[in-house]
Amino acid sequence: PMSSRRRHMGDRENPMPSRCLGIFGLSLYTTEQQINHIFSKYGPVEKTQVVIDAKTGRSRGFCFVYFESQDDAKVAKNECTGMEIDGRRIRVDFSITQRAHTPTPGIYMGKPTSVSRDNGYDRRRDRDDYYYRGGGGGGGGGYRDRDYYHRSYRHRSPSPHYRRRRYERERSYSPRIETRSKG
DNA sequence: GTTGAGCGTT
Repeated sequence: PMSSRRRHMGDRENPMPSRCLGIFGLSLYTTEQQINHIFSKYGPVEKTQVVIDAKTGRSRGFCFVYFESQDDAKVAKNECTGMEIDGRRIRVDFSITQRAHTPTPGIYMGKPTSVSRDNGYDRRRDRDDYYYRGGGGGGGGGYRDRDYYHRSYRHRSPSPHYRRRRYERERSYSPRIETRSKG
């Protein structure tokens, strides 16, 4: 049960109204221009940002649209939720995060609260408070928290659909009858 | 055009 004084704060299921809409479930190939074109019909849009995966350079399948007016954002949210773009059914909600996160440096940036005798290094902080370093070593960005790290695509197992397709491709490997000619 | 679930980099 949620206490009533928290009613106005909003949460993930019921974000509080905002000028910023989060658009989820996008095709990886849907562009900011497309999104902008669609959402501008409901009012002036300040900017549209498709979130790009830093490692792959591809869309992460969601974006944020900043309306100038919160009222326009509200209308757009209602009108666009469930609409299909590039074959994907999109979900539209008020953004819960108000801005882009500041980049995570991959190292602990805070002050130590206690110091161990031997090397000035507190293990409790190592476990709980350090920014989590992305695996794979080598300078790649770190992650703010483990939760995000473990949700990231590197750690997801392939979907059943994808596994089956790979299996079938290898299974049905046959001698080349003909290859599509290159011209 | 690797899928799917998913709230963010410069």
